[in-house]
Amino acid sequence: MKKSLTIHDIAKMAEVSSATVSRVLSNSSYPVSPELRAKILRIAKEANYVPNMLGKQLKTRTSMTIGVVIPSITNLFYSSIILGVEEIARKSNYQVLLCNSFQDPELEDKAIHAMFEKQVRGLVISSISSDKKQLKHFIDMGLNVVALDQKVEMEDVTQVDFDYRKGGYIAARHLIGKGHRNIAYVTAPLDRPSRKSICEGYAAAMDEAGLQPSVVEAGSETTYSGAYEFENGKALTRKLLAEGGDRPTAVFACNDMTAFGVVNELAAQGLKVPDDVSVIGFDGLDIGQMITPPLTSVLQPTYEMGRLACTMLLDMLTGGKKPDVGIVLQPRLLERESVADLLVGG
Amino acid sequence: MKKSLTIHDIAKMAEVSSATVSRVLSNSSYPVSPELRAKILRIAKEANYVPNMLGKQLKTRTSMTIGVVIPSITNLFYSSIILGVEEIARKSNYQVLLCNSFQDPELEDKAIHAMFEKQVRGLVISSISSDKKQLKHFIDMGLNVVALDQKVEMEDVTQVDFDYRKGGYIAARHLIGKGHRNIAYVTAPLDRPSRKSICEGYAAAMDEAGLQPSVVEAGSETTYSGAYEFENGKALTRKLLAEGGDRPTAVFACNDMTAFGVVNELAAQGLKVPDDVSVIGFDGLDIGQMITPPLTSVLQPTYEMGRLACTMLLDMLTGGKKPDVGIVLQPRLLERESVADLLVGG
DNA sequence: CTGTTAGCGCGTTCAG
DNA sequence: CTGAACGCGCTAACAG
Repeated sequence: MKKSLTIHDIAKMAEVSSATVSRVLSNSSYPVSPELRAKILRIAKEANYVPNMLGKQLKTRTSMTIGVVIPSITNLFYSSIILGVEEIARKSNYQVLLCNSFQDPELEDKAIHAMFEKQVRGLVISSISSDKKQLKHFIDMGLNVVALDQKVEMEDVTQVDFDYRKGGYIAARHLIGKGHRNIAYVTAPLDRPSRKSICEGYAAAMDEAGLQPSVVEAGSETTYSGAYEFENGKALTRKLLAEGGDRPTAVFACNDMTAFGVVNELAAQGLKVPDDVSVIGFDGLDIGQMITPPLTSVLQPTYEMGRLACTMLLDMLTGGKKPDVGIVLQPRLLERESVADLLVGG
Repeated sequence: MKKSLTIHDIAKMAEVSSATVSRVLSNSSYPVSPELRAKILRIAKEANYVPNMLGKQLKTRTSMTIGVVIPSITNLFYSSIILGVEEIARKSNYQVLLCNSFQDPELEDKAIHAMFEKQVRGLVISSISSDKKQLKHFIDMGLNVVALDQKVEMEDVTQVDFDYRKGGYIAARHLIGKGHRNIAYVTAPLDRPSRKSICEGYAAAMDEAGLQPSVVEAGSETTYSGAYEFENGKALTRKLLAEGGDRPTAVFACNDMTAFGVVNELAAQGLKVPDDVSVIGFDGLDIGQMITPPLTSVLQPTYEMGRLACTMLLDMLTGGKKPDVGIVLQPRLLERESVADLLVGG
């Protein structure tokens, strides 16, 4: 990096002190005569002066950057969240330091550490780490944290939550309302609270209707990509169909990518959706309306979640006020065309 | 932010000078007695010392962060690239500052400016701005830049390029090889070099085979999301089918999301893919194999592009060597099931 | 209104 | 081998 101009350099050019230059160029409210101001502005512009934020940040102890840690950016669910975060951040002149944790607690911890060293003012995180000791320490040191997606059971962590249980309940209710009685739930490993909650909602709705829940769970996962979830959906469907007994009339998948796998495997086995088997997903990704048939799903407002999380974080940073209560976003059924109504013409 | 420990604080605790602490904690090659080293390390650990990188960066003039500027992270094409960039960066202890430009030159310029102020050591960029004055200036100041996806015609900008023309050619050749003669190309506005190149490749293959090219181009775009491209695909297909004359037996779309729209609109009009009309996309997104029928496409190795771009950037940073020649990645046909072979049973 | 001075936290001469 | 002193680029306190 070539040595670039400093305020001292342009102070010399303008024949003033560097303090005055600083006052002008950093829009200080401190009074400076209009003539000097104009002169300094002109010279700085002519010389293509670009301030070095490191100096400023070191002095002012504030960095105008926030960190975002999520499992994987290629997951449409998370990329949409990040888009929301980044947009809100940008509007307040913050920038985003991004890290993919790949569901690896060690990577997550390292990323948070590095971000803290770089003096990020806050963090938006979908944390997968079970050991929150480090995070707790940083929070005690003054780091502001907003958790998303994955619940962080810790005081001083503001939560943007989603009612997964109700989402699971809504999906199952929808299927039951359409006359389905044999409804299977296929899911990635139930090792995360969010997934457990969806499953509980599903089971509650089934119980309530006097139906027998039937859960097919995947073995523990290694990666965390859409392709993995898709394959998972296929594998779980094979398992489900191979089980013998009555074939379910509807399958509820723990997320949309998995649902795509279900639809695909069903088709591979000669079963039509929704004519032979209905499928419902979870997430409500845009891409769901682009497949055939368009996937009925439970909407999680990812973009808004991102925006909301970032807004809350910025509030904490500027106001210093910790929202005393977290927010729980509500699920909404996204009815498209992958669920058959068994009560019509049945 | 609560005031945190500095090297001076732990220097006092260890009853040594801050210089010694610095030497130990920053792994300097400077000799320090083993006893002191151990003592300092122990005390720093006990006190949960976390270095402030701003001080270090200011002093050493190097920041261990790179910037990435792309149109939109919710576009699977770019999120995959970023994943590659971030992974390589992380392995060299760099972090990534991310910005979505939304195809807005002004946002792009502002983001680059802010990143430069924050002393990023380099940039990976898919630039949409036509005015590269600012970028050129920063490069002259020592910023290292690797361009991706969108060609930046500028010396000192290393390019990770892709042979779009050949990709267009390959796709058209594939269709022709399968016996198609009436092949339409539907595309987003041809205002970007990459899109023009694909179209040229298509036209060249058609000419070569003595066929008449038929291009349907969209009006200028406003947003840049997958949903937009999908809708675009639908709209262009409607336009195509409404044109009268012979209906094409195959449609080539400028990217996969657009192809999804084409497939969807075809279905909406009662046309089956590939039985009635064949469709081929461009990008080779994973998601393409999850729809029905799986989309034949031209593969752009996005993840590898990201990895490669970041590797080249890091080489420039460490070695100071500017690769004297850019790289042109080659397209590859991804044959799936959305193209019918007209020569069999035809 | 303007300039001088003193750090922010760190790494790095240069003496000892 | 160790420490005192200086400076990275910038802002803030205090004089003038």
